[in-house]
Amino acid sequence: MLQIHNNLTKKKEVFTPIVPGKVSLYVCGMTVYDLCHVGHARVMIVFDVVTRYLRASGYDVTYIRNITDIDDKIIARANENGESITTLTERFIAEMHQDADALNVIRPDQEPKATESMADIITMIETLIKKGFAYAADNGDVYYDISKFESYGKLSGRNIDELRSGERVAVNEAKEDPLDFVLWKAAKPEEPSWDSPWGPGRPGWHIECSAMSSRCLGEQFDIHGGGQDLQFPHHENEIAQSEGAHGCQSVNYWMHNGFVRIDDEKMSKSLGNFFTVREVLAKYSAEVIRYFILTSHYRSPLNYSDESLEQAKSALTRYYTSLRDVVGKEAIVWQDDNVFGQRFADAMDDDFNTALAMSVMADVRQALNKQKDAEQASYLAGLLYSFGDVLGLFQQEADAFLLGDQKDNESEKIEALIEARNTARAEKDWAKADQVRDEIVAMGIILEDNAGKTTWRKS
RNA sequence: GGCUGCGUGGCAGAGUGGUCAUGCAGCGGACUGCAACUCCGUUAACGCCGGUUCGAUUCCGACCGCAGCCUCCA
Repeated sequence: MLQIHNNLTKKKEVFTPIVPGKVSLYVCGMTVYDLCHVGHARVMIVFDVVTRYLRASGYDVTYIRNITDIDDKIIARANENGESITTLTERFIAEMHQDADALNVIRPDQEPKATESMADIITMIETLIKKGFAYAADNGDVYYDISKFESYGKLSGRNIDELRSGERVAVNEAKEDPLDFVLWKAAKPEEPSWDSPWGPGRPGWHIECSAMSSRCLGEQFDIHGGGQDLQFPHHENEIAQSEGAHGCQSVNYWMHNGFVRIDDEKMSKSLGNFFTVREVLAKYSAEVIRYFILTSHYRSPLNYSDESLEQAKSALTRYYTSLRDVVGKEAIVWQDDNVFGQRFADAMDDDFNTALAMSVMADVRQALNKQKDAEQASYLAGLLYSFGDVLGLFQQEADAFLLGDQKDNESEKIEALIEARNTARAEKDWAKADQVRDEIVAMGIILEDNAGKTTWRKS
């Protein structure tokens, strides 16, 4: 029985979908003005695994991840670069897809864009005004009046008084209350804009998610995800908008993933302490990054370091080493295995505890290494691949992981050297054999002599 | 300042009122010409101080430390 930590109630709850057998999932995606960093990779991978596991559990999942393609930063960056916002956003959408694909993240069912949702956004703002939750200011802005939404603060656990005490925003004259937030921003000269009943302008950040989630999934849906930093104000405001407009609970389960940190500090654009996915991919394979991210529970902070990535790489190498020698790939359904499969399910059912699930995989790997019977070994390997399908691991051929680029570049040379070494070994010329091996090691290759056969992998 | 969360062995990271996490690394051994791989064995931890309890890393309270949110941020 799947349990999810629901941030709305701050408790682990049994997951019950609105429609039996179906799950509607909305995740806040990227603002596309720059390359994705490791923090973005975490969101993509975490909810990729959530989706994979829900599907493996038999649910028909509709997964929506939006793209924010209009906002202040985008406008600023486009101006800096001297290009149109569309040129900028299209470029970074392509870059994002490239990273997501590299990380083996399954594409969401839909990726709605803010700029393609203007009609829905405007309709929703009109509804909010009509229902008294919002007001148009003299300057063409439209604001949400948070005093009208009684349960404002229920997600982030704040009340309006607390927010006032922590207030440090310069008061915007057009707002009736400094805590009110903008739904529609009147366009300044030269800014990209869309026509609206309040004049040309563009949507505030929060309204797009309310409009797109209800269009794609309905007024009420099962799970809403995103990074922890979106909890306030973004998701709080989303609730105020959606529930104000529709008059019903909008989301049943809120899930927020923890941050990626560097030296115990949040990795973020504003702090400038981030690594892009591109940078990390230059050093480590995508699967190593994915493995690293899944070693911790999704709600915990995750400290990024070379040491951790190296550990992930070593662990993954051991898996592929074990899988490499198994002949054939048996199609196993892990749900049918009532020992390891049950433990795996228990772990994943417990709020997607991937760290615990991976310890089950480690036990399977050890059982596989010990297994002398080929049929049993094949079964265990199949089980490992089956778990891997849920976590998005072991999706490549073992050789592709272990040999990497070397396979294409230098394999002939390596094979020749191995043969030379084995000739020397046959003649018991150990000095020569070791000398050849040193040469191979210098190429970044590690040799393994197994059962009369020498195999190699990159170090 | 307000609110939230966290503090586990060398590192990473789960979990539990009393007996095993797991991974990486280390140590001893088997295997190997030597290594590597693999296997066997093994070391070692629960921030600090009180309380509850027969017993607490696990529950409660104080303290210390760290992080996050309160402003754009995944």
